[in-house]
Amino acid sequence: MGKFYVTTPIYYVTAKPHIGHAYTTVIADILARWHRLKGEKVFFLTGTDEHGGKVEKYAADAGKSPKEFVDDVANSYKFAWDSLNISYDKFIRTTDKEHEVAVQRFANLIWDNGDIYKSKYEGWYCLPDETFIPDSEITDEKCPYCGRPVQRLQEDAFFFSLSRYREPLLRVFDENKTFLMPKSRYNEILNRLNDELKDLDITRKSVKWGIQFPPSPDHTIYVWFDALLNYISALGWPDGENFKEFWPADVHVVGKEIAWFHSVIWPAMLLAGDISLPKAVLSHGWWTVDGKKMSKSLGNVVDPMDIIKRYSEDAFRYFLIKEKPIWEDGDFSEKALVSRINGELVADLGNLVSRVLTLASRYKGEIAGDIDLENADIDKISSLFDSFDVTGALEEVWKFIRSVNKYINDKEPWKLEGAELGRVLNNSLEAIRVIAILLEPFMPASAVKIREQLGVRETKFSDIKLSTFNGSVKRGENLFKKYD
RNA sequence: AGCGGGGUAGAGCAGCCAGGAGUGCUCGUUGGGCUCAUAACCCAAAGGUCAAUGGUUCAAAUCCAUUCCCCGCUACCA
Repeated sequence: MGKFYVTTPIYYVTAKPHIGHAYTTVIADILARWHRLKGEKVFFLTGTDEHGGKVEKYAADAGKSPKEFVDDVANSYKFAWDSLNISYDKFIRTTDKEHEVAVQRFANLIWDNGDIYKSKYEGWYCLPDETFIPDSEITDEKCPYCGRPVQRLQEDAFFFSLSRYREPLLRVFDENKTFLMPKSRYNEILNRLNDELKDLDITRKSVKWGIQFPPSPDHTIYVWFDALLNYISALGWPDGENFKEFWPADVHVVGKEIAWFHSVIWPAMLLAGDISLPKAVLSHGWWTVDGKKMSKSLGNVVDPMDIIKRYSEDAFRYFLIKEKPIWEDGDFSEKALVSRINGELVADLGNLVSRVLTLASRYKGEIAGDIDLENADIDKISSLFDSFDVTGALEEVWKFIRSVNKYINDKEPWKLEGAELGRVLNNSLEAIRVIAILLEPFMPASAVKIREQLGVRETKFSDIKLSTFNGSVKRGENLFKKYD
């Protein structure tokens, strides 16, 4: 029996959950559920990234202590993931004691290995806010938070010798062509890797809300260095049972903007600590909203909770996966969401279940007979999942749903009776049973509803085969509601 | 500026790497079938100078060159 370890990034607590977080998490959830369906041992990790100067600042603005602030935000993520039916096995927070201990242990380890050295960090500093601001956020030498002028300052800092790992990383990219997906992103990162690699400052003297850097306790550890280690600290590195069983990760699901951290910095850290590398980094595209980039200033940030409330968690999950290939960018709009609900969830799937269950509930004879409906292409779906193409896999499931609708039209069961009707119903009901299993990773709540109406319980991989129906049909409410 | 992605029927895409009649998918439009079903499902049709120009070739959406337009990334936004 295989194992499967899948992660999302841990989300930075300065933002509430939005469509982007939901997207990454849903992709990881679908992969986790698929592998569980196959009978593998699965560990699915998500969580929150809670340290750093920005968090201090946000907490102060909210009139809270950093701890109160991060507790609140972590809860809002947990609530969102529960609402979206996310089947995570562990929710890690970087303020967890186990995590902090592991990070310090790791820092000590590579310090002892000689991969950390002392130097100077130079950056833009906002005096009133007492914080360094990343270059990328500075415009006109003004602080993005308070708008006051920033100045160039230096402080002592410790550096991770990232540059030392350029050659080994190039070898990783060369030996594993799917180390970073999609291919276009792989090429992009490889290109940058061919240039030069600067060492990375991994401590901040000016930030108090962080993990102490053991070799120099007046420094705290840079949030990214801290955050990336969650993938092993959550498993109890170095001695935990989970670490032995699940590491290396099968896939880190990330957004395209942090592909660099996961395919370069993180592997370099692992190499420095003499820890094996993850097998793959899956870097997905972004959502725009109504054709525009999502941003706080535009006020077009999509709140998953709002969408779930007004539609349903499954409609939202379905849309996120079906609307665009995961590698590409795509656009979210309620118009497109409603169109997919009405045109696909209601018309294809919901209606199929509805028409078959009506026919079946009127029929009193035996439901049995030869299978003359072509099975779903499980091999194709499996191989699509193996290459993490969840959109393609869902499309393949949908092809099967359409083929069943066609089968019913061709067979005209409403004109049949007796054994012949029993046979067509057997094919149709079996098909719906199989569809419920195949949809389990994508729309778990709907899969349960379908099984309830069919009166069956199977969810095993080996049950994805048309056979003889042995449930007891109980026609229920429509699966999906139509919207105007 | 550098790097990357894209421009294919009214809309959104696939096809391009390994050239072979514009092939395909979803939605929309039009016509038909069916009446079990959430006015749903099934079938058919109309609709494209494959961004532009030049080149290679018996043959180019596909390969090469140049140009135009859109978008993204560039190191703490999924």
